[in-house]
Amino acid sequence: MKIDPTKNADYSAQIAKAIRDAIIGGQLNVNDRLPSEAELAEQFEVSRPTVREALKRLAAQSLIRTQRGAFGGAFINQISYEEAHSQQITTSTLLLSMNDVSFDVACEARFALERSCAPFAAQRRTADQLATMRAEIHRQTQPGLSDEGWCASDVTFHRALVESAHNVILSYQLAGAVEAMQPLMNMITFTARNREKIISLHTDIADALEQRNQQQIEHALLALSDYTKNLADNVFAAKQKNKTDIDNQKAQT
Amino acid sequence: MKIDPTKNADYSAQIAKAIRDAIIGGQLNVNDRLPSEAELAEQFEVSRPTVREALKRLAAQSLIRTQRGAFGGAFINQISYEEAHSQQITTSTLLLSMNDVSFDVACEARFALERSCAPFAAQRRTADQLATMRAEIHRQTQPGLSDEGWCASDVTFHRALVESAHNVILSYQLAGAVEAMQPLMNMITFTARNREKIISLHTDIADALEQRNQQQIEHALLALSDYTKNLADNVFAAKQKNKTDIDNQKAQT
DNA sequence: AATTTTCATTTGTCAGACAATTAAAAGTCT
DNA sequence: AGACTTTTAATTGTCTGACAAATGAAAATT
Repeated sequence: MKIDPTKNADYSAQIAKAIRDAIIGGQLNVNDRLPSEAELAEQFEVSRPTVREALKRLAAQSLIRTQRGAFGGAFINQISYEEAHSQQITTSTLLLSMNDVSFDVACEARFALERSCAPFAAQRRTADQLATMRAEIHRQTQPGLSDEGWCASDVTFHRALVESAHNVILSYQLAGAVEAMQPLMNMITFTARNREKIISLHTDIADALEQRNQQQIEHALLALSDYTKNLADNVFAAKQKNKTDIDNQKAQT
Repeated sequence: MKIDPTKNADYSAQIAKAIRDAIIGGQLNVNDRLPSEAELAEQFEVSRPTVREALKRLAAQSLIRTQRGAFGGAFINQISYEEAHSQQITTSTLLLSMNDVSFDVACEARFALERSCAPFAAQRRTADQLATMRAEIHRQTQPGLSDEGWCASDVTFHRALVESAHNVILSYQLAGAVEAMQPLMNMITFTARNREKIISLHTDIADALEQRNQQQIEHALLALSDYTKNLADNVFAAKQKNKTDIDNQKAQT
């Protein structure tokens, strides 16, 4: 592993890339120990702070973990689903918030992805997951439930549906998509009437899952997608109108 | 923003988290400039190298970019689809390679996700994307095509299918899943007979897309998924048998 | 044999310094 | 006055050298 002093990138970025490539390429295996910072500094012919900055870059991506003390050092991390997951959610959330993706597009994607696990969920669902979904539906009917509580319950409900497909990769991908959508969903306030309709759709999904009826699951998810889109359109239209009114008032004064 | 000296985490990790939370929470907006490293060091009551390590962590996640010179500094980055994408692929690829996910599970997930864009692809596909897919099919029929060339063409083909759904979020999620699977797919050598069958299935997909027939697209994708799984099972079974034979030989000597 | 102490190694943090870069401000020339 | 050049101040990138804190191994002690 060498770095190119002519490249205009930072040394620390180059070093991080070199080590990252070695990990991805398989030259370094899980739980292998990297040379100490002092040794790396010598190898790459840079100072220790520069090496440290490179290592922090890798640590930020959970590629390595570090341990102090004798026989400590930097070790190649085995990326767990949880870590991969939280990273994906961070990225996706920022992507959505920073690129003004329309709610419709995000919503369409989210429910399309969720529908993709319908056939496996219908086949493989367990009583456990069904019970979780029923419990969340019940929670959603409580009149005192706050908006945050409602949204959290919604996430749990959909997560249980996804989990019932019993495919870790699908779970990882979908949970990321569902959670990345949350900030957008939280912008919607759900009236009692809205909640009633959504609960009815959730019940449809649970019923269909209980009967292992794939098509009915997909159908209910599609209905939920359409209803959510509609709801959001109204919310955003109202906000837009409100904003325009204020602007007009300002213009008059 | 403050850090807690009693926490056992590194200062640099805590500082990175504080800034990251401020970005995600919306206190810091795209293209805002962070205080200079010296100012941050003063604010957080740590030294500049420590601040720098925190900033490198954020840079590794593309949350900030830095610029040298007067009026330079660290700026909040607008995460692009491309960046988010490459990060996701890195994470997913490592996740797959480090957690010995079974090929079946990964394959099932990959094609399930791809099926989820079938309804939109059928509705919205353009002549452009169809032409790309036909062109790739044609390339796949060339007898001199290498295994790498075959796999690359396969990626382009499926990417065109995904793009034809015209939903940026779906594209982002699916392209990540498809590309993360590539290293696993590359472990399979495709015989002439395999290729012939796959080309026929690709043609089915393209035909169905041309006729905007959603169900036929899904059906062909399902067939492709099953065929790929089957192929992989045989390949891995052969490898396993080979390994066992060698082990037996060793045991005899 | 079990426990405690010492010790070498390694990461985490700091202070201070200088180089490289860069855009604004000041100066200079036509 | 306007175009061009030079200066300057701010800021990141890197280096040196140092010390603190943690930690497991080895040595010493009971």
